[in-house]
Amino acid sequence: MTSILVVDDEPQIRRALRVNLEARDFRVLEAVDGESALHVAAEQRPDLALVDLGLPGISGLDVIAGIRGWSDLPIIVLSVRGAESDKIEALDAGADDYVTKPFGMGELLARVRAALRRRSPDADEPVVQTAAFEIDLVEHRALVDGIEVHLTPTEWALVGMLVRHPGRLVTQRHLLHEVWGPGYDHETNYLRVHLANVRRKLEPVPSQPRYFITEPGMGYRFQPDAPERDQR
Amino acid sequence: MTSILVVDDEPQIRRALRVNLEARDFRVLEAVDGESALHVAAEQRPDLALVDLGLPGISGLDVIAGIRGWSDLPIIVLSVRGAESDKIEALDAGADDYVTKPFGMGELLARVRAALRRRSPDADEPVVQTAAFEIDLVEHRALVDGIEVHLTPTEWALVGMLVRHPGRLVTQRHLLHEVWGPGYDHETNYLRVHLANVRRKLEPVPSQPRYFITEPGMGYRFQPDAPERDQR
DNA sequence: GGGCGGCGCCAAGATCTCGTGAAGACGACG
DNA sequence: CGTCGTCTTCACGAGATCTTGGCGCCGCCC
Repeated sequence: MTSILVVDDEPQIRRALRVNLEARDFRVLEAVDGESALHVAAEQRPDLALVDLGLPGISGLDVIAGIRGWSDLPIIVLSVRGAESDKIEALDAGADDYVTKPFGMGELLARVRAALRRRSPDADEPVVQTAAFEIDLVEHRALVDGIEVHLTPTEWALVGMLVRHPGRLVTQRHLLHEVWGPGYDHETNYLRVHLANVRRKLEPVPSQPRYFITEPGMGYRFQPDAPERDQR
Repeated sequence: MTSILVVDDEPQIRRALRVNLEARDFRVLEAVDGESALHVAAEQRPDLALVDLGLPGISGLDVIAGIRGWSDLPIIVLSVRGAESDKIEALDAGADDYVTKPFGMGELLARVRAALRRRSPDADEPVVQTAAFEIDLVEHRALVDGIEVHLTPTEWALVGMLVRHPGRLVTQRHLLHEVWGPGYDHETNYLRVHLANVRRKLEPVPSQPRYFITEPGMGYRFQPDAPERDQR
């Protein structure tokens, strides 16, 4: 599901946005200041961000610049300041759109749709490559030794969740929640079965997993084989 | 050089835009009405379009829809009408941004820069050719073995969506959204039926699709001929 | 050492999805 | 008013996918 990060220090604004966005079937993440905004953005990888300029602490402009450092995700600025210089500054900092408060919810949603529509070709982290296989999250392709391998929808969902956070542990609960939805928190069977299928298709030696590591009792982890010390 | 199409019936506006854009080293194309706008756009392939909504003859909305039929180029709407409904309509028709007149030139230029920045990297190739057929998205022509085949509007929309992103999986939801509009997310019936019709017309062996591949549970993919698949 | 919980693996059955044909609905046009 | 092209709707068989239950293994704790 498409997720949207809302960064604003006023609870009413956040609430209004959350209600309207969730009514359109978006998943809403929230942040109250710049610091947590950057953290949540890096952590959750939303598909779009709505950023207020008047934040306490780190300014909205810094948030934009911070996100642009590692992602192309669409950023729409919300601001009470309507001066042209403010708009130019924000847009040139990397924002995709600029809406002055107060704004019409309908218009904002239309701008969100427009921004998301354009997002497709340059989603972040397009291809993940290892010595054994290559996964293209944009085109939805998986190559093993150069030949294409077919993954089922569930397998894609699992692989995507893991591969999007290289090296990091993803808990069982989190996987179940994202792939099967709420209410499946204890169906760890599913994970075992489908992970086995994934491994059978991608791992060089399925019985001795090298890339899709299981952390007993916790969850699973995608272990890339190029030891880059860059841990984000 | 980056070229920008300006569509407006008022000479002063055109002149003002031309002067300012050329000062920033853009090449400026002009059109005074919808018809010539579509013609120039197809002919010259600008990198961005600034479109006035209040045009004589074909409306600005139709210009947007017409361009969107074969190209993803960024479109920024300029309009005296500031009502929210106007904005929503234009954005949902495919525009990327909406600026109400009168506007600050600095802001407009910043929005132009923002729109160009996020332009998709893969250049639009408006005619797609395979060993079996040839599709001209501009002229709305489809040739199979050299003879023309008729595609219905829905089929054009589907083929366009798929063919514009060669090799990439296009989600069912995405297709339904773009072709039938929001609210048809679960009508996968439509896709099955119309895809079958497309295949019957374009595929050499409709029962064994080679170009319009279905990814069960997820969507469809246009698979171009792979003359050589090197490992990049 | 024995019990126990978590994991990998398997395979049958249930379920979902796709392609297909065909019939009805709808609107444009003469 | 009839015709035609197009889109919608429905039902069915075939195949892919997911679920479910069971089995054995291993490590850990009592």
